[in-house]
Amino acid sequence: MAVTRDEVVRTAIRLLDEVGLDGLTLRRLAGKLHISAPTLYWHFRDKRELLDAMAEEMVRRQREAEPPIPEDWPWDEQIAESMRRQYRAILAYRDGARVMAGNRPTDASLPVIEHYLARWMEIGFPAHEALATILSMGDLIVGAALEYQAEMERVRQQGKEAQQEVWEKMKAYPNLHAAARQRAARVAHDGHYDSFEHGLSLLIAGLRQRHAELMAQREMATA
Amino acid sequence: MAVTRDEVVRTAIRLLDEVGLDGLTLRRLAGKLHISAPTLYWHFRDKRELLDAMAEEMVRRQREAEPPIPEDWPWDEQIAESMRRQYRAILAYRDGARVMAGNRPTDASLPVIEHYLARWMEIGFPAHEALATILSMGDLIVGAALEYQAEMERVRQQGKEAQQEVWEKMKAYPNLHAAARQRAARVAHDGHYDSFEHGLSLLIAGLRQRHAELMAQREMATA
DNA sequence: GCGTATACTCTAACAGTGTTAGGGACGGCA
DNA sequence: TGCCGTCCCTAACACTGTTAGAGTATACGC
Repeated sequence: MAVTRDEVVRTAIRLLDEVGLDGLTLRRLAGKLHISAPTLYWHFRDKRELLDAMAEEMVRRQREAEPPIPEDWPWDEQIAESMRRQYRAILAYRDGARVMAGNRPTDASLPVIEHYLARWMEIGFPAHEALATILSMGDLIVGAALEYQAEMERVRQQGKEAQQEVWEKMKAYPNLHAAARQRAARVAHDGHYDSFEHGLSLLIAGLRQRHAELMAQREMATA
Repeated sequence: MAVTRDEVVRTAIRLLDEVGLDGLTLRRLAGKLHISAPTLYWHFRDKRELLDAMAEEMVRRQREAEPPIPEDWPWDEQIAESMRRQYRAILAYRDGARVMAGNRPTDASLPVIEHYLARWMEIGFPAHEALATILSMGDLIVGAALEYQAEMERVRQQGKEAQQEVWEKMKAYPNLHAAARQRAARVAHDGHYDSFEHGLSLLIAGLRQRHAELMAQREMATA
């Protein structure tokens, strides 16, 4: 009969999908649990702490949902796949990006970072550079997800008439208009083409090149 | 004697630096203007609209503060500099990233995008690819700024004792610990080294390589 | 000068938010 | 039996953004 902490987190996540982050109020959540709002303060010190727990649970689910990335893949494909998974994990929940972004760095992510650091150093990246890369990738993921979901919420609220208006404004800028049209055509064709995949490929390309540089340097040193 | 819309925006920005986004309440802002809170609704339909106006004013200031980027620079350096400027523009204000991120795409940014699109297409990028790149760069900038400022706010609130705690936890992960130490040393040395510059260099490197690819393709086609 | 509209401001109030104070009911355990 | 930890409650506080509706002062046409 007693509500457990995990139960709170799970229904909070379910509620998030229904009403969005702005609609996720303690009273509503409590109502769904047949509990009064202040009771939540027995389980969590803060609303922040609840959101942190939600974020942690989200990434935990994603990690256990997918099989581990094969160790024998080329390193760059391993990285790309890992990034894609993080990105998808965020997009899997409504307003997921805003929940994650406000989050303080969770302890659960430390072992994962450690693992990738080891992997990258083994390949030849210096430690601080590997860390900086990991952080940058996180930034791109969060930024892209945030922008994507912000647009989703915008559409959800004001329907499509506002969208039409934006298109109208674009007509004053021929290049932008053309680019947007090409983009829209791709979306219609590939389904869910979005700019994240493009940014990802650029980042990985840059990383590959940096790696080649480092290897050349090492060769010079040993020669 | 009457308060003008611009005046509201300017004092709102000043107030933002003092109290942060969460402290930026309509009553406080009104108080600073010697005005009652509901009066603000004569100038703005929403708080959102006020925040949008603030964001627009921030980028406007940044643009007029710095001289235009020399047209004769290599294209990649032009891009890098332009990104750095956007990044700095956001960091220039407390919680700037959160203000910008919540923002709907401002009309003022369209001509700028148009300009860069033209420039990139001239260099040889297809329109949709140039657009995707611009969007990705925006994502990286927003993500990095968000993370950076979130940490700043964390430090501002809980002082340094929590920071110490994080370091303590890291000791369980040798690679992470080493990487963080190297990073801290760099910060102490270069002043304000942060991961954005690293991500930027990776992105630009990727872009340069993609450009070379495109040029080679074009050469093949004409031959 | 008179009347009227426009620009700007006010007070009072509403519905909703996160959060605290303080206290109850129930179980297991000494 | 008495006590303590767990889980829950009602009442209330100090805020928040926002609306209703009324007021004043300046500018303008007649």
